Amino acid sequence: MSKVEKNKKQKESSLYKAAYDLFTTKGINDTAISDIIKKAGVGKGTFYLYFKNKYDILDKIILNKSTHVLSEAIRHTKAREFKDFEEELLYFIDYIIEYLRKDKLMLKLIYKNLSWGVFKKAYNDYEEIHEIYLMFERGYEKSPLHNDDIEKILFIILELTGSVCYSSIILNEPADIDEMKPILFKTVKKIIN
Amino acid sequence: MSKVEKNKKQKESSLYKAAYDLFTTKGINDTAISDIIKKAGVGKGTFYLYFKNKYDILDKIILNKSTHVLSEAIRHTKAREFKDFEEELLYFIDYIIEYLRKDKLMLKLIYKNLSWGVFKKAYNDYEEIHEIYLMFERGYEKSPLHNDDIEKILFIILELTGSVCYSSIILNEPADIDEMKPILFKTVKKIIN
Amino acid sequence: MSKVEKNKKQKESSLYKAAYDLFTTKGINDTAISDIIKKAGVGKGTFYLYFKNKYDILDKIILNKSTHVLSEAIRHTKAREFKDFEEELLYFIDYIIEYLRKDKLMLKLIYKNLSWGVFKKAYNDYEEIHEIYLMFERGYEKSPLHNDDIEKILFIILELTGSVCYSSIILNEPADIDEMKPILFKTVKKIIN
Amino acid sequence: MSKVEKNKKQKESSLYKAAYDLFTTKGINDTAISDIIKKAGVGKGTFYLYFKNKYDILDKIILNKSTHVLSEAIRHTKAREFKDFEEELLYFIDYIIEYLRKDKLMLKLIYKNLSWGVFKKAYNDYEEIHEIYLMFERGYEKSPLHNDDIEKILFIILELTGSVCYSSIILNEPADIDEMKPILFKTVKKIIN
DNA sequence: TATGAATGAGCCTTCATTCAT
DNA sequence: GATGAATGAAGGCTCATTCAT
Repeated sequence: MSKVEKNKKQKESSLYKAAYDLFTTKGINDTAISDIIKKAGVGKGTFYLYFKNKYDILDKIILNKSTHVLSEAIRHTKAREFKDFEEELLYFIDYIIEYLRKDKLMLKLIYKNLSWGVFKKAYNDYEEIHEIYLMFERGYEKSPLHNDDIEKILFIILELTGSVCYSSIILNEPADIDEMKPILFKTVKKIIN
Repeated sequence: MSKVEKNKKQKESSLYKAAYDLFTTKGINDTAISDIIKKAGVGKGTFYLYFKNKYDILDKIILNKSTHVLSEAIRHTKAREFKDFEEELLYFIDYIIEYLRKDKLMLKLIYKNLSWGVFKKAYNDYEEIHEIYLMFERGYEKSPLHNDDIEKILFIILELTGSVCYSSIILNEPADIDEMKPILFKTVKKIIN
Repeated sequence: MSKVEKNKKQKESSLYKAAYDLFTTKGINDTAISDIIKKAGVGKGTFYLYFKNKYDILDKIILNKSTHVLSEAIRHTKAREFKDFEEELLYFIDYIIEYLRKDKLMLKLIYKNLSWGVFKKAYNDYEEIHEIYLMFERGYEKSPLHNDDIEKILFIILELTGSVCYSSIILNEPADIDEMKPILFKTVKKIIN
Repeated sequence: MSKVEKNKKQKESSLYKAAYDLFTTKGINDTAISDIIKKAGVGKGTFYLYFKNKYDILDKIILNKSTHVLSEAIRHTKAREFKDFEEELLYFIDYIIEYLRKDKLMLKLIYKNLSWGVFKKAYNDYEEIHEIYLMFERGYEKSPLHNDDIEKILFIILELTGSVCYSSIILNEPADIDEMKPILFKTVKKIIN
């Protein structure tokens, strides 16, 4: 990579970092582009060299971060052995929960802006995400379930996990995450059996 | 009600209506207070006589609308006879789904801004909502489940219903609502059994 | 006084009191008429029955308060015996200083809006103020000074007293009032001798 | 200075000039920022590039103008020879009076907003103002007076000068400045002797 | 007389975007 | 490529004043 290339990458990533920090701490509406460039230490025009507008950089951040959680979760899951699919899935979910609990600000940012569409995009752009599908397919391999239905169940479980995390970790509603976890796990077990 | 009193109610409700229409069609961020008052046909100062700012009226609209869906759903459910709790609950959920499918704009508005906190508030302010709890309590009356856990299951089912509706009705992801319904129903059945 | 008359006086004086409290605590610019009527507990239209606008009530308050300080000072001075004019004048000034020190908020309000014009008006409208002139005339009765010059010296001494009070009591500049008093007294003595 | 730099200075100073003209002719309360930028021929945003708000530019104008009067007065005083301190001080005061008489609008603006605090700031930021102190120190060098007391006397004389100018030049009260001058001079002479 | 709901002019302030350097 | 000064549209909000009751 040439010196110029390196410099460009550096500017871009300092913009990402600054935007992420501001979005999570001040909120999206209250973050102006001028805040971002000030924090990133670059000129105002520079922002527009890399991003179309605030929502452009926001979308990219959300995609990055969401993908990262999921790929970390599947990577750790794959590195272990489990006695069955249920155990494996619960480990996977628990990994996500613990990750989000440790990074509440990120949870707040991605959940309210996350959609299955984003997930689909991640699936196409990042190979690691395929593994999540594969895990489900293996889990259901002896079942007569159609592949499309497997996707729907995956969807339901991820939505449920996300909802519960957001509500319990951020709002403490209807109870904190430690109280919700057993219910969530029991629910997931029922869903896949 | 005096003439003045009637006039006030009229202004307030024309503001509500105008704001709701604009929020659902143009979006929250792109709706200015001046848009609202223009549509409502009142002076700018009048807006601030009734609401603190845009988010004040938004919150009130969301609370109203959400409460309305739920209370309509429970009202219709109570008007019927069912052979068991499962049948009753599925009817209740189906009512919500069909309601939201018919009013996509409202779904879009309330879902992304709805939280269990709003629901709790509705529970305290509107008596109809109590009936939802009562339905669940009756459904679980023979079960050894703790009341707190019943609340959590109710929460999970409502979140799931909301998530599935939003994603399938608005985004058609991962499939349209007609395809998702059977999966959702099967899931709910599993959860309560 | 009829009941109606009494009620009117009461409303007017509650407006005065409310306005004074707000002007002194929040400042003139930051006090709105709606603040005043809220505090006074009267309707908005009522304000306009008694005053033309904010500056109308302000002017009247300043005139009242300034006159009150001066007439109290002269009343107390007249109630005592002094060995000469110098002693009398210093007592008079000291009375004003101590009064203003005890009511900093009032000092702040009247000083920045006081002028010799206000004083002149007070002279015409309130008889007590005449006494201040008389004190000076007596003090200078053996001197060949023209009456007009006496007025100018009175003006100079009052301005000086006001300036020193404002600066030292409110701003602590260039020193606090206890440090400034001896200098002020020495100066006044020099001026009249 | 680069072209950009020069352009910036130009914008800033056109804002200063426009604001000063409006403050002095229309008054502070009746001058809106939009008036200022219209007169200055710059965009609204430009104002906020240079000043925080109306009072920011006002404070800076007052400081500039007050400093200017005083530094002009001391500069002219230093350029002459006097037989003693009294003559020197009266010349200095007279210079200020004549300056203010020629620029009534400025007098109106600065006097009601001037305070010893502003003067202190000017003393720290502008070297010329030190000379005023030095003149007083030289004047009192044979006297046993403490330095702090010298400052207080300087304060008193300046306040008195300001008060008299404002009242007589602007309000013609209690007499016009030509009538007040002899009294003021006599008073100052008494104060320093 | 007293009220207070309604108004809308007009203020301040922000901010995305441009473009000359 | 990088900059940041300049912009002005747009928005939020306040408040003196009116007038029907």
